[in-house]
Amino acid sequence: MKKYNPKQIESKWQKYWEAKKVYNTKEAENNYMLLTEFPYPSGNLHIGHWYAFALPDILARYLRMTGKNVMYPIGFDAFGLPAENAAIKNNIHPETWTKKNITYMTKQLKSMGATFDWSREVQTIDPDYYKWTQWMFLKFYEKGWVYRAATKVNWCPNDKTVLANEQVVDGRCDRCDSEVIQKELTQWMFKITEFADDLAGGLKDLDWQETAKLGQLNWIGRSEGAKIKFKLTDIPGQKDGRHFVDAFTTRADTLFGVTAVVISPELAQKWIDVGWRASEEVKEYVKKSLTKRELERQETAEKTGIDAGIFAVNPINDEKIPVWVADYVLGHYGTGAVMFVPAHDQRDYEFAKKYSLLIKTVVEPVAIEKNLTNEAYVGPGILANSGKYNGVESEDAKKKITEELKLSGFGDFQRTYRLHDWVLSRQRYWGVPIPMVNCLKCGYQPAPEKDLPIKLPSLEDFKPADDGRSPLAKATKWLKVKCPKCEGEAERETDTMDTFVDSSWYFMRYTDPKNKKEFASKEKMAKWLPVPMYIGGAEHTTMHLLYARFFAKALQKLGHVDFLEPFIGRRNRGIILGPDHQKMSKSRGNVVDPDIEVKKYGADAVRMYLAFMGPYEQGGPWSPGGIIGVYRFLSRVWNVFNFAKDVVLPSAKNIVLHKTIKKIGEDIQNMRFNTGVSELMKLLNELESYQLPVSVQKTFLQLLAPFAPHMTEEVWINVMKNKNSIHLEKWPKYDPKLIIEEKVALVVQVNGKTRDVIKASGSLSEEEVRKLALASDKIKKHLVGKDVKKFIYVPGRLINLVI
RNA sequence: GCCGCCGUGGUGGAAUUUGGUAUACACGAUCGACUUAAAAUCGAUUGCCGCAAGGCAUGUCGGUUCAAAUCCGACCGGCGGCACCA
Repeated sequence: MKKYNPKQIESKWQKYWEAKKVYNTKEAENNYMLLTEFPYPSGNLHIGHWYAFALPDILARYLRMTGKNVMYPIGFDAFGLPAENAAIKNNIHPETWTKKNITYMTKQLKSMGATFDWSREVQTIDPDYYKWTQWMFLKFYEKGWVYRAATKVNWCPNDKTVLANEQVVDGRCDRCDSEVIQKELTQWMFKITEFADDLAGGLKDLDWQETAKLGQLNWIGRSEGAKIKFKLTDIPGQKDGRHFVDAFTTRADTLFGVTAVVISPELAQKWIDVGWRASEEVKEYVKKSLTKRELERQETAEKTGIDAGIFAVNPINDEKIPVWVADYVLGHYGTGAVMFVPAHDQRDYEFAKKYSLLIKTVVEPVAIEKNLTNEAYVGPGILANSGKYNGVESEDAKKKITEELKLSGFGDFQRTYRLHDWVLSRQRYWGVPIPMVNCLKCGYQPAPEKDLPIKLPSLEDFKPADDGRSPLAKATKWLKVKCPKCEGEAERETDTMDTFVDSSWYFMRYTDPKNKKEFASKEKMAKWLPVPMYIGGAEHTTMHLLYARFFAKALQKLGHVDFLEPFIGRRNRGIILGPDHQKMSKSRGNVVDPDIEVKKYGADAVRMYLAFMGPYEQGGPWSPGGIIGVYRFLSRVWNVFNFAKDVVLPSAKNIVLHKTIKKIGEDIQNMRFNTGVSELMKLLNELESYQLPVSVQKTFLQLLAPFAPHMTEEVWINVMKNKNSIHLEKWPKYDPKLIIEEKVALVVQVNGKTRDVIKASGSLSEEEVRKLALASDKIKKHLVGKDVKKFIYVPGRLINLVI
């Protein structure tokens, strides 16, 4: 008998499955797309990739055995910044670098023995793919869901380039170390906020972890309040310009406590731009605040501001109040202006203390719990100093005051969102070109659909252009194009798309990856979508999942898809930490290389250990010694199943077997792979010393097959001499009758402490059980000289005697 | 600061869904078998105190309950997300 040697069997079966196309999917009756987030081709597979792909593969294999037609797709999210960095560093073209990585990682992925359907592989850098990314952009543009607006970007004055947040280290450029400044740039935006309500409302019925739903809700950040109009007085030099300012508040009930209006530097700048003749000090302050980086503005706890020198009128009581400009008011949230209520808002309170502004209490707490010194009272209460609203409860007052303002035209109910529109432009080379044309006469025009895909030109030099424009500005030949409207001279847009755009619809392409006429046919999508289960990282809870949901909703409104939600089920997996319980990183030297582990123990052991180490949704530390346990288990199985015996299993063991079949199935479905593995180990411990009938050996192998696909296949075909792959077998059925035991173990407690365990039939009456319990010597000992005051009987579980 | 999650042996973890035998399964450790020896393998022991009977243990303190790792409250510690959102 040969020793278990994974090296000798694993690649053999991988080739066999590929040759037989075992995992290539066609549409059938019980279609099930098990989706995982497609990888970025970084160049090397790490243990996290195994966790991300090899574990869901256990579920994929299980579902297939239970009769589902499972598609387990794979692809590459292949545009992005690292390719450009590698290109600049190693003088290699981003495309060459990326494609090389894809080839290598494909090889590595195949070493997992997963059931990927490579025939449906999708790559976002494929022009046949990004043609449709561009097409969707154009469709959204037609609908008015794409627009241009000025936003702030991180700008390196030395490299003359836009930096991503992760390229800014301590306020400095990570390449040249010069100080990063904030620069306004006009960028392409997706109007995702128009879908904010749908995105928030649609979460309700989804089978997602509550934390993920909550994460999205917080990110969308819907907030119900009121918009209140303040008339402005004394604006020198302005006749018909800005006479009003709107402020968003969730506390309309505190309107009588307003002692100022505070506007953001951004709003002040807008006023200056339309002719507000502010004092030099104010202009100076606005200028200074705006050049401060947003981060810096938030990090300094100290609020600063300046009296704008003008006045506003409180619409509820016509009080004249000052207007201030302050940097703690955000330009991009609400209306960029707030009504200043220092008595009932902590930030306003701190500001009032610093600049000696009036504090006016208008809400009294119902019960004073603590002494409020140096802080605002932000809770609900009863209104005071509020004219006719005195005595009204604050929640009620919000409504009544807003309604009064609505009548006079000075306010209305308003909803605001934290969610910003999605800035999709990137000033980068390695991305999907935005299909727009800039004509001097006609302005921006959409590229004609027949020109798609607008292919990314092959550049020699993909550093940003000298004027700071995107690298594509250097592709002079590519750049020149006729205006689709006036036929005059025009230029292509040089920005490329955020890679999150590419990944917002890739799962749809899996259903119809070769389609030349559409991004995917409606019929094929209907067969597979929406995705019943999507497994991925928690880091994608807000951005990727929200963007993909936005795409689905937008495409649905355009009539191209039939579902409102793309992902019915969603589970976030945990993170594999290094043996030192820290995040794996090269600098810590705690990185686990899966290739090395596979060489030592085989792919089956690596898969199974990852499954065994802890709950999938939790992740945890990789312990180098732990995998040996799984390897030993596989070796034991190998030895037990190398010769077949023709005997009968004792019925007690048969009951254990059937219970285990049930439990493992449930564990896999719930992604409790860790307890599933331990059940298999228990079962082996239970059966190992017995002579096993062939049927039991088969069942055991079938239960193990999703976890250890290679080894089970080897035994199945070469030892047990079966003709077809074990992975085409049906999942074993358990006999429900066998699982219900005649006699149950009944725990007998005295005062809640377990004193004995008696075997009894589950159908006994309370009186009969009582007799049994009191007859036990172990129990009698504890009852000497005491009365049983209470007798608790939980049928099938326990008896508790209270004395 | 706000929101969320978590805290169980020397270690990873099980039992939390449904309050009902806490520590399954595995690693490690100790002892033993086999071996010239080692590795591998196999067997035994392994929460703490105790010879035992028994007692004590799920971050800490309190509560609900016949019964709490599980539910509730406060605190301590760790992790993740957001970060002046009016």
